[in-house]
Amino acid sequence: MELDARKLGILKAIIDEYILSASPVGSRAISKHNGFNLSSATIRNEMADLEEFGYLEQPHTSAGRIPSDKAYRLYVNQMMQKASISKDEVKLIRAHMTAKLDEVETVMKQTAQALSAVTHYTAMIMPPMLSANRLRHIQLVPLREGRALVVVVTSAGFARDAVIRVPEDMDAAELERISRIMTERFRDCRMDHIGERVSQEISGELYERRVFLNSMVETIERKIAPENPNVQLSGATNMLHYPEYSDVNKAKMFLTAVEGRNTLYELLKRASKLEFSITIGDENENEMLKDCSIVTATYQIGDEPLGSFGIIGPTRMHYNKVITVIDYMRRCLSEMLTEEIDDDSADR
Amino acid sequence: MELDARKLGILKAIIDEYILSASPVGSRAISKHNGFNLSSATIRNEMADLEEFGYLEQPHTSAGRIPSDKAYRLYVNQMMQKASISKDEVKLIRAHMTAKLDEVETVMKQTAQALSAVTHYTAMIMPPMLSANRLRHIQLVPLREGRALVVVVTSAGFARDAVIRVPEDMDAAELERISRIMTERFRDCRMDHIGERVSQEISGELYERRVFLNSMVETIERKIAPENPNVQLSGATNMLHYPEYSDVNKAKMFLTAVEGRNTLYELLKRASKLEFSITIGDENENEMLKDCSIVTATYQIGDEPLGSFGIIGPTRMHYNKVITVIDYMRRCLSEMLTEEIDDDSADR
DNA sequence: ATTAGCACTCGATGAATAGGAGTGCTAATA
DNA sequence: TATTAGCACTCCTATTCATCGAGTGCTAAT
Repeated sequence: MELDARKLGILKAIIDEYILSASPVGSRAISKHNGFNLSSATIRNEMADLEEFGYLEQPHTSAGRIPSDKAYRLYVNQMMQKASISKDEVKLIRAHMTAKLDEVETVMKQTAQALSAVTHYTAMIMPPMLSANRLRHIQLVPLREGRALVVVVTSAGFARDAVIRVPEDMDAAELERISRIMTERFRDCRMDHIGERVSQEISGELYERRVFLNSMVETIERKIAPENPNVQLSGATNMLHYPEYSDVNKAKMFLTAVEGRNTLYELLKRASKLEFSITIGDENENEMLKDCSIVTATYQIGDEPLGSFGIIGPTRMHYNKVITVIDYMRRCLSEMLTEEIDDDSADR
Repeated sequence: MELDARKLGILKAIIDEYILSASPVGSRAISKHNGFNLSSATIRNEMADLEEFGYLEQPHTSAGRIPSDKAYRLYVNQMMQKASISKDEVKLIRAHMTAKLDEVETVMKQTAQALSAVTHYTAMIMPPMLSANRLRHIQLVPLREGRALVVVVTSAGFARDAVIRVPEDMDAAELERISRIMTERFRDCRMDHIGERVSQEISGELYERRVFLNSMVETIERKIAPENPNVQLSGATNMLHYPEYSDVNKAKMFLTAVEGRNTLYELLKRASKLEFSITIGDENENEMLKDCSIVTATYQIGDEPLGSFGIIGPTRMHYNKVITVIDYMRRCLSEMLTEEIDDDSADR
């Protein structure tokens, strides 16, 4: 199972070549192109060994070899060299990232666009998950008879709102009073524990309003950590440029998998537990993405991880480039969100 | 240019057949299948005439005929019979439309999904454009040092919010006072005229806060009628099922056109001026959609048109079905939004 | 251990062919 | 005069077959 230096070198050369060309690479190409100073026959022998070890595959007898998922795994773990990010790419990213102060949604969208534009793969991003945030402020704003707007602000500075129904006999003054008491009493409570806390701790003057309070809290929790958060997707059609998807059925399968945003949400939720993750082909849980690779990272404010994002591409992916770009974007995004919240000097 | 009854009948038969089969229809098929009691030779003569008039086209000499865009236009204007909506379809739609009281975004998404699921084409929907709405209420909620949330409620009952920067020396009481004055003074002003009105009419005690007020109003206008509203798209991949798009390049073109949501926004914005519109093939402004047809409708609350939605499909489309479904959805959606706003008795 | 040489495999490419759906035209028919 | 049967013709589609060449595995020589 151990590969000596030469085998590694050959394998790397094959992978590099295949990533560029997308077609099986033969022994001759390797013996020529790189500085190995070995004949094609020797390369062939090595290739046969590499195939036996499971690093290479042959589409058919008289074709060259293509790397297996196992080979890509080895490649990203040990072999590939770091890529750097070019001036042009930075410029391209900056061009997309002209977010306005007040719109997280826009930041999400633009990040996804930048990412897909730079990598030419498909980008996805999950909006901030606020469950781990803490409550900072609740405000009830009367709208009209029987309706109010509830606004919740979290420790990371995000605001969410929802229209709720209120009892007919509840006037503006009482809404204001409830806002004050709730804010006071549940400040710094984790957002996903408010429901519990409220149903335990309602007492005193709030008791007679318990039905209303429970329904309000239920609404808040639903908005804060919705079941179907609005995962942004960008560049799904980029995949159609790659020969892997010149077959319409392959393309259909990929696009279908990706259109049902739930798939992506599941994927990104799982990914949000790790700072960085690379999933190659077969390693994917999702049957329909077994010939894709996925690279994800999490973004955060301060120390709090908020959500994750990443790209999907063919297993034959420019891993090093993608990793560099994603790492850069992760810093960009975290900075941007942090700035938006905390920084008071910079304008827009 | 005038077509007699028989020619019309034959043309209709051809269109109906082509919509089903997607392949050129020959004279024999028409003479057999329908109750014309005419030989294929007669049909052929008529077809030659119809071709001369521009209603039919021939892919090549020895193929059958396919309808031209002009023919489809005639078809939808005069010839097709109304379709009805089946129990199953209603059930399917209902299954998607389980919206929660507080989430317009969700209603949008689900409408799009229902529409694409029922028609098997691509559905799109534009969220409410509130420019024509009138202001009902402005509320500034203090968040923390130097930041506040501005909440705007419109006549149709929609709430929008944004985080804004406020002068350091502005306290909660003043925010409250400004809210009250603004609401009082600009109530019932059209949302897209507020900027103007404010910059003209700031006077008295508000004058010293004019910089702040202008920036606030600017933010409001941006959120109320954003340049890139979040057009929901659903079922783009449905198109890949149709033989029209078995060519990867065609598919790529369609998906690219549709992925840049601006295209769709333009399209829907234009459509929102009409209660109902059908655009066939060549009639499309957009070069990339010249072999698609688009059916749109507007939804509203009471009399105010809020936005529009529709489907995109191949020109060979089940027009009657689509029209029926869209009309049904239009009523559904308008009811749903109206209910969400006005109705107080129904639960969730 | 490496390499030159060679027979072999197998997909890709393209020409040749047959098949068939559909047409337009003509002449016969009601 | 309108309709139709009949027939030659067109042109797409599918299939077959041969050729080509990239690439392999194996063997024997270095």
